[in-house]
Amino acid sequence: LIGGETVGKALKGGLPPPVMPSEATTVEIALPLPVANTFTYALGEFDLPALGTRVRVPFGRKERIGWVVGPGRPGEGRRLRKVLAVLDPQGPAVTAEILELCTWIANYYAAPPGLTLRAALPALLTDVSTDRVRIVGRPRDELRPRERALLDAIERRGGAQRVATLRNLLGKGSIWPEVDRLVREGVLVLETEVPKDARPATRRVVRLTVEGLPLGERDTLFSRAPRQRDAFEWIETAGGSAALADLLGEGEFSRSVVSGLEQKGVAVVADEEQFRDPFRSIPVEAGPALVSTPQQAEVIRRLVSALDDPAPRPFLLHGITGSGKTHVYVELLAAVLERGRTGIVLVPEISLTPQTVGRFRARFGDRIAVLHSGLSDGERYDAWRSLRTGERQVAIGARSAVFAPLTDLGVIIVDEEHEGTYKQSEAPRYHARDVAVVRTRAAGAICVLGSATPSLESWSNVAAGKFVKLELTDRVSGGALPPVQVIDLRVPPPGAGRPAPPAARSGRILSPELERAIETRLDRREQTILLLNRRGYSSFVQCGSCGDVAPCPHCSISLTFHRRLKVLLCHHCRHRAPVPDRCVQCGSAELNYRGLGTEQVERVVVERFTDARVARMDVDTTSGRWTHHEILGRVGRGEIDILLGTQMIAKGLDFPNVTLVGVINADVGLHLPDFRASERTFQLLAQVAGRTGRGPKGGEVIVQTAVPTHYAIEMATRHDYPAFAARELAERKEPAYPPHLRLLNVIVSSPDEETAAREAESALRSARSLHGQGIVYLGPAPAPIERLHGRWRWHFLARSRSVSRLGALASFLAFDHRTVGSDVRVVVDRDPVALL
DNA sequence: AGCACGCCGACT
DNA sequence: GTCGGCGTGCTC
Repeated sequence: LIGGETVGKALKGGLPPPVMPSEATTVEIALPLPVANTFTYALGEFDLPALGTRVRVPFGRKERIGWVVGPGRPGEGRRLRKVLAVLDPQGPAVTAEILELCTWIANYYAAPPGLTLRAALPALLTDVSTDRVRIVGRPRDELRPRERALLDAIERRGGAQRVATLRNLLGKGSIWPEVDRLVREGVLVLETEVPKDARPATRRVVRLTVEGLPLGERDTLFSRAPRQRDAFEWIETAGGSAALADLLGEGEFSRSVVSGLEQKGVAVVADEEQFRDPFRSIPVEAGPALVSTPQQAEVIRRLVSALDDPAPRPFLLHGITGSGKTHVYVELLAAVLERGRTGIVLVPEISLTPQTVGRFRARFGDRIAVLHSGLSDGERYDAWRSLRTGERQVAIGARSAVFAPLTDLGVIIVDEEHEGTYKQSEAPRYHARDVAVVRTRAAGAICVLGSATPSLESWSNVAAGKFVKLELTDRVSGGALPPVQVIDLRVPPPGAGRPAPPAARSGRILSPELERAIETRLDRREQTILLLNRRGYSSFVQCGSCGDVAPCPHCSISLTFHRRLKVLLCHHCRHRAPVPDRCVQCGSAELNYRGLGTEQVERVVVERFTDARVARMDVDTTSGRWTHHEILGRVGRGEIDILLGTQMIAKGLDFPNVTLVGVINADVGLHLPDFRASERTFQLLAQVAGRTGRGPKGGEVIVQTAVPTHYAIEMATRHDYPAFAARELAERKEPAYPPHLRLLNVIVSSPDEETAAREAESALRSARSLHGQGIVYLGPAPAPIERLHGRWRWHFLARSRSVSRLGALASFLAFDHRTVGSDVRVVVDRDPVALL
């Protein structure tokens, strides 16, 4: 896709492009637009830059930044516009390795090449120009209404205004005709601000040039300069260097004191690039186990020896919860760094895994760059550049860290490789785990996919001999996995005089068994984790008389009642509606709150255990950047007795004092219309069960469910992943689903219901007639979530064992298929992780 | 994405 | 005869 066949081949062979740089007069540029093609520009005075170099080019009436992907394709002699500037004097922003990787992604996922490249780089490197207008004169002629409105808007806001802002303000399409006319009339001037080239932020830093100055020398050196001595020791305490601003501000030293230190030759003041890293303030915890168990040592040995293999196969590290996978990662990375190579650690959601990140930071300190979604553009750029220059050699982060610009890559570790968050939900819709496999294969690096509950894809890749399995079957603590007690929500509690109706039992939220277990923990000053994978207070509000349920007006799901906010909230589009006092359909005042959410569980728990310190963790309580750390910090310090939350509490937490895990209702999500529903339920239960029994005190798990005989629940309670995998693989044979074959999910959406249905059918018809060979189609049908964000959604599935045939189909649907009708969108999702 | 062009119905 | 809304196709 990028620059045609020749570029791909040239890259693979590491050969120069087929045209000698000096001869080339045109260049092929990928621009960050949702289009399949690249654009040809004249080079003018410039030599052909290296592939991956950023250039500034005119595009339409704007300037944009694009990437050189090859010499220009011979055109038909049409006039080409000229490259305005070649950026990246210190070398291309996109290395040959990353360019090749992006080419693969763009091809495989049928994604626009420019959007793929943009996804691989920090935003600061892809900014476009902005246009501003300012009033400089009075209009002579009569103004049209829209011109009048434009001038009023500028006057009201004062000064220079961005054209894009003004367009949004006025609504209704482009305002360029008006701007152009007013500029010609001399009423406005137009200023185009060129994209700012990302310059590293610098700050003045004072650094001491001597270390451990003896007391006697100190006395003589500073005998008549007590302030200089104070400043010297202030900087010493700060670790040998300090920001000049801090010294003058917090330290309240004057500039002349600093000059005095410079004069004496004990300190230098210099501009230093500034690295701002919010993870710095998070306390670094030393790892609990510094000595490997024999099992860990064997796994580490096998991984390290694979570093010498020129073409190692990817490893699947199947280690039960608490078996010390992180320790293996840390030791492996240490070995990689020792050999002068570099590494990437991918985690599903970095803000949820502060403990894991802490372990890496404790071991690798300044050699590691933490890529976090909370980073500002500047911080992200700083981190990226530190990796590009080799100043830091390890990147840790979510999905996009797979693009970390490291040279001589030794390893990519994908922690919790089964997690769906590795799939990007917008173009390019790549799966970071699969991209990691591709990147390591090309780089001759090793790939380690770790999980206690591997994806069935990886599991079957082991069976097929594509991956190598390594196992950790013992917990580091020496303890066994915690025993799991299943509470059948359909059966009345033991000791009840007569059988209670099922509702009475499920209506209790906490079974007597779970209540007693929590009580015991409170008595023993131990901690409890309660999981309910559904937030809010109750899932929906149902009329007791006509049965009507209040739906979201934009999506086809029911609104969730949030008690604290006193609103009904759509969990997809965040639509808010007031809580009704009577049914909108029949007017009945008898409204029932059905379905259970974390908020309601919190209320019940707080009322039942009045002395307990309870914290709730879900997206409603953790909107702030660092709220996760704050809540988890309190759990770690023993300030919380009961931690209640959604799936975000199931991952990566390691607190030895947690001796009880209660699952309020294991069935949430089990009955979703998605072929991975069972797999996800098993994973969630297995993961949350693993949060306990990590210390000498042991642990216990209580799972409440209405389907205790379902294999996902049964095998999770037995901690038997291989048995689950075998059963689930059999379940997916007929009808066939991944990993037995590959899937393409095609979603056609439109604000109009009939248009969505008609266009889905028409897309499927073209697909069948042009790509019928070796592909089995299913559908079209309304998507499981039929309406989302005010759009009607229809979808169909294409299933095939042929990677190349599905690729051709994906590319056809994404770029060549024409739709008819208003605002129709076609999304092509290759290897989808969810069909909703 | 963002824009222009051209078609069509509605209003002067 | 003119305006504006919307569908379509191009941007190098």
